[in-house]
Amino acid sequence: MRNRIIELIRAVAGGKIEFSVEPVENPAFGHYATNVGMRVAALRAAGKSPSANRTAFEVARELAAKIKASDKEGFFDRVEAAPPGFINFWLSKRAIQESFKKVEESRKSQSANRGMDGTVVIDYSHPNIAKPMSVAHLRSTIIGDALYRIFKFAGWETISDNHLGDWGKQFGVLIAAYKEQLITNNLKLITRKITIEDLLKLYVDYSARMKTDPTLDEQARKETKKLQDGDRENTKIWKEFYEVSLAEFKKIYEILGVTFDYYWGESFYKDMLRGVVEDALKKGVAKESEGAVVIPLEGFETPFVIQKSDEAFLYSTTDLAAIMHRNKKFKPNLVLYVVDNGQSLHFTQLFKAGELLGLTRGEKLVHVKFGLMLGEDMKKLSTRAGKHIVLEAVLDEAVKKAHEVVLSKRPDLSENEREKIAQAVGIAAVKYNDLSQNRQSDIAFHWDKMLNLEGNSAPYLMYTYARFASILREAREERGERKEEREQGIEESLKTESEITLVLKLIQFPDVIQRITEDYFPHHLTDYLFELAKEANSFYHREPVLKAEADVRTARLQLVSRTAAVLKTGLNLLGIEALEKM
RNA sequence: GCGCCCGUAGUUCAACGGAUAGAAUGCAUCCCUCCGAAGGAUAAGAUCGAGGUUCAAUUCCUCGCGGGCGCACCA
Repeated sequence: MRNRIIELIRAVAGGKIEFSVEPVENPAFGHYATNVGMRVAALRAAGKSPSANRTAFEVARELAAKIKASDKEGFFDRVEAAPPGFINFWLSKRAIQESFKKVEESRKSQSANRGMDGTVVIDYSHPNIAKPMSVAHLRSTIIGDALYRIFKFAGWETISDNHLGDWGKQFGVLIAAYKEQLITNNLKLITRKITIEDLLKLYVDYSARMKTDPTLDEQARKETKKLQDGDRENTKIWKEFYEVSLAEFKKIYEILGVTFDYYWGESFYKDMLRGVVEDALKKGVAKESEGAVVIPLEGFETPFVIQKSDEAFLYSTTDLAAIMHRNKKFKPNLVLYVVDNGQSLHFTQLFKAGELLGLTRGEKLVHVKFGLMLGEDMKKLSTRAGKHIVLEAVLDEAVKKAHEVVLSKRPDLSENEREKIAQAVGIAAVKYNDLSQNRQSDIAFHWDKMLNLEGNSAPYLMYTYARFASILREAREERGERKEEREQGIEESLKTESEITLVLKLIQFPDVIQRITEDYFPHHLTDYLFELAKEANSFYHREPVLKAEADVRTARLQLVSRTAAVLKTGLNLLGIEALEKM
């Protein structure tokens, strides 16, 4: 709908003006409003007229009249100027009906034209091998997954890549620690299969001692280098650690319902690293400095190091290789790195270095940064400091709490059903809690908030859906849903205030999706769905559906059906399952 | 010292330069003889400070104050 209005305004106001078109809350100002009058006036005044205020209103009146005159299809009931220079639009019933139909149709045509808008590679989750996934990894995983689903839904060719941290110095640390254990004869470790908890313990203990004992650090560096040089023993150890960790991660991804097209971790690029450095030197972009190879960058105090003085490589080298490789393989228009804000310097430098080296063909590289997950004390949850909240424990706790609630609310269901519901609700609550916040702010980890099942939460949306699904189910059972009923208009359900606000909210759905593909903020969708659910519940309490008179009943059933469909689609885009019963 | 992010009801969060700053959760009051009360309805409660740009500033700029996170050979 919004796009349609933008087109109409462009047609009468000229193509170059920047203006906004937004749905409005206050019914006194119509359904949609634009500030184009003020923008045009400001442009015309351009420095001279001090009384642009008055002109803006006149401009708006002039444009409003033109738009109304050009509206041959009867899209608007009213188009009116309002001071200081807004134009307000009242949609006609016909326009509302048409947009209402399009909410579903646009989805179908979008998937038919996959790739028309472009190709996007999304890099997210990237946990570090050998550490259990912590709540800190949750944000990248969930935000990335939501973006992946949303871009795909919007019609983009979409590729997800899990850039696992599986190749750096942490492996040097682990291998050194492991070998040390073998020497000191810790039989436990060699007689049974190593677990991810063992790895975490090895890593934490060794790192702690490394701080005070430089010889241990030296040892870790050596092992890193040996691994990168293809040392047989180290590669074998690496492989074992890698597999143990990956299996563990996949378990969590399964619980979360997250999938990846590729698991191209850092190790995937190991054979390209030397080439990257040589190429950078050859192009004169990189140079030697203090024994290391660096790319000096204008405006930065510190250069971008791509090879250490002991000739080992770093994640910067890997990231450059990844830019190159993704470019060749996918020819993307857009690459999103869903990584926490602490890395912002790294990515600014990385993108600059990539540009200097000519590794891209003009695709947009974006650091989709997000705030850190902090402890309740607002301090960083650092693995080394032992403040590691294991993600799996949080998920378990959430499911447990959801189970208590289901048990008290639905004693009529079987235990099997209740468990399934608790699983879905618990996971959904955790995801929603994260996705519903502006990703750029830091968020503090609060158990009670993480496990919130009321108010602005996933269960609220799921409940609303389940309730509407239940109406539809009963409608089918009572009289049988006839196809011709669905084809009828919804005019009969555009009579009361709560019906109209609900429909108007419904038709905003495509605009919300579009916006996220432009600014990469998934919380627009949670906001929208929450508002939609509120309108839906309000409607539910005010207007009977099944008990309404025949015509009204049919129309309202369509409204219910479409609302349920949008809620379900929206929840799915957030990676949340919409249950039919809960 | 430099860089990135943040500062909005008691608390946790919205507001793409627009009209009366929205929610959720505490708290208070009402609603299950009516399609599911994980719900609905009502009430109280907020923009860190000082300048500036603009017809219009929570939003943009400058300077303070406060919080978080980073600043070549960890990732």
